Amino acid sequence: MPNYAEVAVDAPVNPARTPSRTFSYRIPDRFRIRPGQLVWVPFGRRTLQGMVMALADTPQVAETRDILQPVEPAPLLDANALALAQWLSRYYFCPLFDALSLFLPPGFKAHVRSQIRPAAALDAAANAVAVERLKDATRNALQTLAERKRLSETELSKLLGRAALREVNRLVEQGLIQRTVSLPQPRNFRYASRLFPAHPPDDDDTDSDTGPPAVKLSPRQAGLLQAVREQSGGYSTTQANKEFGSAAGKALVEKGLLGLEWVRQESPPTVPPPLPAEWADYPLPPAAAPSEGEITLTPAQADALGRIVETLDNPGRQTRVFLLHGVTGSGKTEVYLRAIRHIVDRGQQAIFLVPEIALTPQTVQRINARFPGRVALLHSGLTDRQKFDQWWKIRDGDYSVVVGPRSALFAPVPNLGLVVIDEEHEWTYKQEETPPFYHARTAALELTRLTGAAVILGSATPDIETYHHAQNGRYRLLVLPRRIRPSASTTPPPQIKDEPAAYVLDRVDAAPMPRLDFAPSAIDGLVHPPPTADWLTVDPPEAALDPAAADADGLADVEVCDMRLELRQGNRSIFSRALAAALRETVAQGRQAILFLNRRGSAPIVQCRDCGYVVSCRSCAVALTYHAAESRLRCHRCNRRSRPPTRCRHCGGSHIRQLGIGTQRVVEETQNLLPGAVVERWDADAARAGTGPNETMRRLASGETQVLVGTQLVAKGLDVPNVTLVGVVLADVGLHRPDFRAGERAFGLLCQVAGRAGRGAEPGRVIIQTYNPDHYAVAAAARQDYAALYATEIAARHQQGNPPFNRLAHLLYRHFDPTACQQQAATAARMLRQRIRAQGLADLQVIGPAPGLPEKVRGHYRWHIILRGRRLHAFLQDVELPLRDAVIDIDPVHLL
DNA sequence: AGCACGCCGACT
DNA sequence: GTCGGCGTGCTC
Repeated sequence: MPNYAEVAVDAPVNPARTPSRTFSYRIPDRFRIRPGQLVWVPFGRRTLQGMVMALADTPQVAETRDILQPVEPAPLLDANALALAQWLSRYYFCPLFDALSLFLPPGFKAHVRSQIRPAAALDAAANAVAVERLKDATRNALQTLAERKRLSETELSKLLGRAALREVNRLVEQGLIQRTVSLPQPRNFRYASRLFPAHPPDDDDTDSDTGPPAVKLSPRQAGLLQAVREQSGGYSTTQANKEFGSAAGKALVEKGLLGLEWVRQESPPTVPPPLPAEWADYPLPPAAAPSEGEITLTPAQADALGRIVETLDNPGRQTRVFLLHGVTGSGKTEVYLRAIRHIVDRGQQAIFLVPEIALTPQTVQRINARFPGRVALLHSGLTDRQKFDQWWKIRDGDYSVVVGPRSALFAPVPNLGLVVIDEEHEWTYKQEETPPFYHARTAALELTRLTGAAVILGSATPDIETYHHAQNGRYRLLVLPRRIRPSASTTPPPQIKDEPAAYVLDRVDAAPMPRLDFAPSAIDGLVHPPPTADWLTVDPPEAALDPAAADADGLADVEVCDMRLELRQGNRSIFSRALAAALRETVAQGRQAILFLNRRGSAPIVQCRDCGYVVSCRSCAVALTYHAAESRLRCHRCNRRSRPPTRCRHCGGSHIRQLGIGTQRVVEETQNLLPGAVVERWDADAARAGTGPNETMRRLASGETQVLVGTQLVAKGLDVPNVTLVGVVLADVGLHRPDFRAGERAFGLLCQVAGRAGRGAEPGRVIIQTYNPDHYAVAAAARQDYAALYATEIAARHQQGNPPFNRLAHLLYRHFDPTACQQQAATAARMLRQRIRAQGLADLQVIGPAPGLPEKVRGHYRWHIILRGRRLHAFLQDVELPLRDAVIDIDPVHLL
């Protein structure tokens, strides 16, 4: 039996060098420790939690310390979880314990609690001198401590002010205060705590004057003590709290008269987990979910399912990742459900990821209806207790399907068979707030490699990178080309072409790279359309969605409205004549309209209103942003600065303006246009102001609101049959965010917005206003033509050396001092460039440093560097990354 | 995180 | 000469 454990400690070990470092601890004979167990270990002066990653016969170092105690008697994580955490830590350069935390049930992570009490010496006259010499703040703090008898160390530290910890330690050394450290029990609802009479303390304490004085008990304490002594087998703390108050039990435990033990609860109480609050006022009742027998698959669905099932049944099959590409209503969900059924029938479980659970009630209802009582729904509205119960029930195999946001990927399913990622292009799958900055899709791929489970990625507008991998065989492309309608059977969908016979997993990496030209170049000029390199042949997407067929299936009619023309003809309003007329008509007919404003994350960009030209960087192919303070344009990629032009570089016109309209302005103008109409605003500001989405949704669903003006929020999840008009007030803002994914993003958003119109029997109408009607993303969105978008986009990515042809890493420096921030970033960039030169790595670039956008967040200035290259990860693992005051984001989705 | 080691300014 | 500032690095 190995005597040592390799432990991932909950300490910020330098992630740049050794992200998944473990420490060796000896396992005391009295414990049986296995990998996956959470343990308390001594680390330096502190006591921390750690995860046992592996057992070992020999430690890494000669001198080891002992594991103090397991947090739980049995392992919490299985081998797959440990392996995936290790992988995440190495891939995303985050401390191993941070990665492990993703997998832990709520209430387990904890830190030692340190309590401070006045030592007996504090009162002694001998110490009067010592007390006299203390700083005022310290003396006052001790005074408070004397009055309150007990403080947590954090409370005392607050009283002490600066350098509190030093001071506390000094006081402990001087014997003025006493520190007791306790290992907190996990907030473990599976266990009940019980009180027992304590053993009488050993009589080895001869120093009588420091010993506790004769114990005085309050009536409640005395009562409780009596009760506990009279009952054998322990006294439930819940009951004790009820009868004697929680203070009594605590006091008795602290006085050493009672002991506390944790007893496994036989049957965890089952509380039916609530549904997300957002669903309460959802306009539509749950769709009547037809059962499996009532649905006949279309040939396309049957074909897709057949290929998935074949892979599920054939563990040796190399390509276990599918991209299911089909417009809304083409029947993706039914394919997911049948695939899940297949693995559930043989006793496995599925994980079903959705971008935002609050906005996808229909999908969840359908899953729930198909697997009644077997679906665990994870969402942010659950309390810790509920999450905890779900965690254990999932682990016990009580559920067949786990539905939730990206974090649901880490649910402890015992035998994973399938991961479904619905709307895989959504960026909510990337974690951006707290490390690890993982992408659920990337993590799912690794999980698949570990478990052999299959993955289905589904989307109407796949991520360009995903589609590229499907094109070259890394994933298998499955297409559902048409909307399903009752009449669908009369027009059979086109046959899907045979897939290539063989797949090579690493074809992307093995493909020869064209030389990339990064000199200031042809990119100058119009940002749109991205230059198509004619020497690069882009295969037309195989079995692509046919826009004509989609059109015939009753998708909304999309018009693009050229705002340059409106201006030329004297219309200075924010509404084109077409949109104004359509709004009047819609409201007059008693129908509803949504006006969509693409504004979030928008930067102040400068555009010519005569021709639509957006002033962009000569070397970076991104739009410049206007900085009012210095009256200069600035590139947030390369930091180049320039004067705003007075005349358009493209057409010579002089109508060069900063772009952007607020929701407020749109509401006002709508009211002017439609006097008396009920116009409501729904954006992040309004949401914060208190008009919650429930109320907004309810008013829209009831028909009360005639025109809803909103930002990104309205693009998703609103399904109101009476909404027949959707207007995109100005598509340009989103088109020209200084980010190479702006086009893709705008396309997806416009398609989604267009989908909001005509959900009912009436055909919908969509009007997109823009100064750039020829922009490829607008044009493609108007035709709902993913193939066209992809062809243009992938060519641009290739030409500019962006993903999927290169990999990216984003280094963000943050510092309260602007100069220090810039200097750190500059030093880092210099160092990285030097290393790249030294290693002769021609294909790696360091872009920047440049100021972040926004430049300052919560008092911290931001500078960033982008690293780009095909073999980027090998390089990153090699160098010691300069991560002081910085964070690194691997495969970033936002570059600002 | 917390502490130790280490190298430069204002004091007994 | 020393006390102590916080930069840097380590904790099995």
